[in-house]
Amino acid sequence: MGEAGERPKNLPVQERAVLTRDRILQAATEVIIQEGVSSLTFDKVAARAGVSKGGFLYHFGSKDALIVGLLNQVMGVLDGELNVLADGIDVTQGAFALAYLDYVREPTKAATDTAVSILAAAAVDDDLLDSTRATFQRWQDRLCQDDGLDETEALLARIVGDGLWLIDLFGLAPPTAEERSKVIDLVSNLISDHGAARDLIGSAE
Amino acid sequence: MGEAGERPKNLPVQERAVLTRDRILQAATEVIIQEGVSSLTFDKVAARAGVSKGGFLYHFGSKDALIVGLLNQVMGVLDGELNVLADGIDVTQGAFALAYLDYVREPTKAATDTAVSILAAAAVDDDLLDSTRATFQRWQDRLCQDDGLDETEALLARIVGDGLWLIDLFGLAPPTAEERSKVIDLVSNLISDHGAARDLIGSAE
DNA sequence: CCGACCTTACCGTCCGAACAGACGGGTACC
DNA sequence: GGTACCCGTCTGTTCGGACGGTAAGGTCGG
Repeated sequence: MGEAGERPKNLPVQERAVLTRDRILQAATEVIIQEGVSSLTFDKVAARAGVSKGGFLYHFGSKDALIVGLLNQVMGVLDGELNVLADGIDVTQGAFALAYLDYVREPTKAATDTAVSILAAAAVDDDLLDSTRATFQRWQDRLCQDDGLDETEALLARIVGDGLWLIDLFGLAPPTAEERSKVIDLVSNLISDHGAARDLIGSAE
Repeated sequence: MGEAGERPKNLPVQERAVLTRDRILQAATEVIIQEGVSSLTFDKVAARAGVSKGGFLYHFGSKDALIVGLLNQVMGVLDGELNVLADGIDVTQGAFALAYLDYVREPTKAATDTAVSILAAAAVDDDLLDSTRATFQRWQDRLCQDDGLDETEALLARIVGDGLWLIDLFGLAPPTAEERSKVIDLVSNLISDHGAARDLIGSAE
């Protein structure tokens, strides 16, 4: 288990700093995943990151700061990956919704990291999730407004997408890769061809 | 804050016991909801339940025991309410799925209590969720097997249902009552006449 | 007088946080 | 080029307090 032991000594000051910071963040997510939220302590994270407790506290002065750093990092990654995925989908509308669904086709590292970070934040202090909530609201806005999708279908896409990684987070009878793909296809088709979907709910156009 | 203060003195022994136990459980959920998971301590719960710390520990010998008791209570209630709701729906098949969706049309106390209990369990020790996971698996089995529903549609119903209360739990841009009702109607209709849903074009009835 | 139920008092541990420096590269000045 | 100094980075230690859990005793119905 010497994976996090050696620390580079001879590096420019700034680079060493940013590396240490990232190592701490990764160590924190590893601790949560492997040992649970209740084991997310300064000592555990510092030890796993190969840094002293004081060194840890230099980068994150409090537990709240650690959670915030975790959320910023992981939400940024997720937002970026969603964007490139949406750019790669060539449809007239609903690209972001399709990307949102496609992203959870199977559990990815970014999705898992995000999930456990949100869990940790909720466990430590609910208010830490405020900026995360704002990001989800932006995603929701983009799903229906920016993407020109029917409001209900846009919401359905997000509920299914979020539902899947949340089910994974708690392990509440998570579906197999095959099953989730079928569900995602079902919803994706519903969105792509939404003239038919409008008839199904019987709402006026 | 005298809401939990007075405690009945002159009652049969067993009744007093079960009352205290229930008061403790309710106090625990209240603490989680109002002060967060990190505030779920012996002292806080005992104080809110109007019982001494020792008295609390008589009923729940450890924090794990408290979480387990919380989960059992709340999952039992939820399971019962789902059953009566499903019995009240008169369709040839998919009654449980429709009930599962109808249940999250707006956030209920039972759903909220369950959510926060699961959150607390995940925060304290992941293994405590094992029996809860089994219950969710039973629900999933009933959704497709016992209910004679298409597997994919059954899974969709559960993902949407679970997705909604999980979104509520973390407050991740939760939809309004109107919006969620529309989504639930959309999925419900999809399920009700799934012959039409399969080719997405046929209009209902 | 017994057992269920509850109380007060207490203990050891762990954890978040503060702190006083050490190290070492960059920079300025001679 | 040497030397002195500064500051970003990091170390090891210490501390106060909260928290989970124990112990021992008391009350009351049966």
